[in-house]
Amino acid sequence: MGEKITIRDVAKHAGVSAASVSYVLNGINKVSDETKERILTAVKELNYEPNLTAVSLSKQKSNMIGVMFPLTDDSLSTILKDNHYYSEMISGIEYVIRKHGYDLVISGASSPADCLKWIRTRNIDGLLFLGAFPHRLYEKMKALSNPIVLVDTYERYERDYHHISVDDEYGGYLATTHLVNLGHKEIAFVAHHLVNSPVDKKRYIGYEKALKEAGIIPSKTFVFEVNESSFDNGYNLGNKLLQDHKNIRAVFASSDTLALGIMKALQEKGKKIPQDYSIVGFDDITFSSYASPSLTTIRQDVFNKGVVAATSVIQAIEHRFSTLQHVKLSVELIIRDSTAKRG
Amino acid sequence: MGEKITIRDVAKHAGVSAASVSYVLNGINKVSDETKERILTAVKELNYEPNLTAVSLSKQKSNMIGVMFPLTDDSLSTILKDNHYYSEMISGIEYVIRKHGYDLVISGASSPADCLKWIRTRNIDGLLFLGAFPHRLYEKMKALSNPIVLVDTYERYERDYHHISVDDEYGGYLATTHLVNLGHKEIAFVAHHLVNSPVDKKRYIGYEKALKEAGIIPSKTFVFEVNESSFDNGYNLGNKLLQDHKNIRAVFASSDTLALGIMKALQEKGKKIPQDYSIVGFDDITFSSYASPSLTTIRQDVFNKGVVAATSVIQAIEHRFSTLQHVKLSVELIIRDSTAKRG
DNA sequence: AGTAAATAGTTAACCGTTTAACTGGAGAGA
DNA sequence: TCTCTCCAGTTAAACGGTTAACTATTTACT
Repeated sequence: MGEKITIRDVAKHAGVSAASVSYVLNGINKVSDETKERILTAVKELNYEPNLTAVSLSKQKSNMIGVMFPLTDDSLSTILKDNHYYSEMISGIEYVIRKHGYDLVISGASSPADCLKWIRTRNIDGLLFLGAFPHRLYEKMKALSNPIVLVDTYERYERDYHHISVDDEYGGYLATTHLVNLGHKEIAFVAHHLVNSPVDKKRYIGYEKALKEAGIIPSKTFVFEVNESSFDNGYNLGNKLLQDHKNIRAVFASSDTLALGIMKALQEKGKKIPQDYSIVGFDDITFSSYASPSLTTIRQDVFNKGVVAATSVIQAIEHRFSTLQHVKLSVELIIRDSTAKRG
Repeated sequence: MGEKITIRDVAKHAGVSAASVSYVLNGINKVSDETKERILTAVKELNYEPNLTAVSLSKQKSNMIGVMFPLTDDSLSTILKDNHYYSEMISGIEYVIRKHGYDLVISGASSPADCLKWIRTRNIDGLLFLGAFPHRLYEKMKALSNPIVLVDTYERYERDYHHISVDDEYGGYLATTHLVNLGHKEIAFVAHHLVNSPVDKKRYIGYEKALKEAGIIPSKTFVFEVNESSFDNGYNLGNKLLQDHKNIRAVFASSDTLALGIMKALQEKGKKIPQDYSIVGFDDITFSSYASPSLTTIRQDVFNKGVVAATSVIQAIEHRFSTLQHVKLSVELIIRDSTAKRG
């Protein structure tokens, strides 16, 4: 079945050499219009499709772009779970990549060594790193000549790689200022990990700045870390706040997921939102507008982030762009029903 | 930089032929222990990594598995949006695939022709189809020798392909029976599209069966279709119910996403859930337990579904068995706070 | 001792393209 | 007429592996 037809079959059928067929198919002007015509009809008649594996080997270019996720445990589940964020990003990336004739290969990074190996052995043309990885991975990656685009990661690597992010600091500032303007003073900041998550760190800086501007002295007793950005962690933290931190009346959570978990815990214990607590999230995932009450949050356009990241990597691959791209996308405060004037 | 070392470099360094190196690396017992040792140290010393593109070309096997999403419009966004479902599935698939040394290539299906082309030209070893595609795609796919696993799709193709699904019919039955047992008689069924979505059709059959068993005559006036399973569509439908179908007191929605959208609309108009309306969803996405009230739903283990699907395709590729696999995974009724006895 | 079989290698063709280098002929310029 | 360039092709060597077929020793068996 499926007698695979090769470029030589086409060549024979058109009465030329394989090279001529290749030249025509690659748009290299080395063949007369007349034979070009003959070759193209042969291609049509035989229904020829070039074998991309062979092309990859020959051209030393795979037309594949890799997407790396940080693996916290053995499967992607932990980070993808509850995370509409990544789906949306993948959508944006896939959209651009397909349009440009590339394929998208995804992988969770196991070890830095495996990761490097993967890129080299597969001839991956370019790479997108989504999120934060161990530092030594970034160090090792410098050895690669393939373009790499980092999405949401440590600023310290900006001079080595392309970098796409949103204005996390300003987002933190907007969220906090909103709460301050509503009269809140005891504002908790809840995030994943201030050291391991560069994004959270930036949001914290915005938070701190807003407080200072309002004459409030930031205190570590208002800062809470959880080990993963999930509903469950938010929920547990909500309960903790109720028990041990009764002075807190407002929460800025570094993700909507956390915010919604917190909200759930508070509501379960009979607290009214926004009357008793004001809550702000970050990301504007779809569910945030459908929660009760709907969640005030900082919106970022994640699909677009994926588009920009993918576009960058393709430009770098194709134009051999030498300059590094650093894009910082804007964010927006979306005021809904989870925040209100301090009672 | 990066002088790529080839198998011939290793051979030279170990004082043997390239073939011997290849035999050792492929575990073919054709080399003495002594030279094997020499070859392996040479591999280590030179830090040799086989070029997978070359391996693919030579072995006519890419070690890549493709995942196809149905494209409703031009980007994956529409189907991935609001759909924690696919993330979770991808997690399961990736988990298995990586463990077996395969890579995961994802693509939205544009045209059937493109899809076929993709598989052939890339030498994709096996394929996973997530969801329902145009019928002619399935017809065309039969021409391929590569194993294909369908997840959640038309039963009529079960004799041509491997097939993984959950017991949608029983899920529909469980959900509806639960509502019936609570005293409900006016139970709406809300789904994507009963013809285009085979999954929804099965759930409908379960719904119908439960009604009949309870002596309730199913009526088309209780069946509602939306053109996409999203929060927004649920929300709009919720408003429609309030306006035009005041007799309805219970809703079984074919996805949690729809259910939560409906719930939001009802709540916004001052309706109490579960006092005024009982609502059941399907899928048990994470949100469902964090919504207010938490959503009664039919749980399916999507991660596991991905695991099973990926395992099937790999087994088929590696010829562990030739018979088609048809797996139907179980579902479970999760009773939460969105359903109550009819008042 | 003579033949068969097993062992441990090597050689070279092959997978399906690309592309540098070569070829032969036509047209241009002196 | 002779060279030079251009044109329209072809040839063959890559790309980096795999593997069937072959060779040359040993070992085993009658």
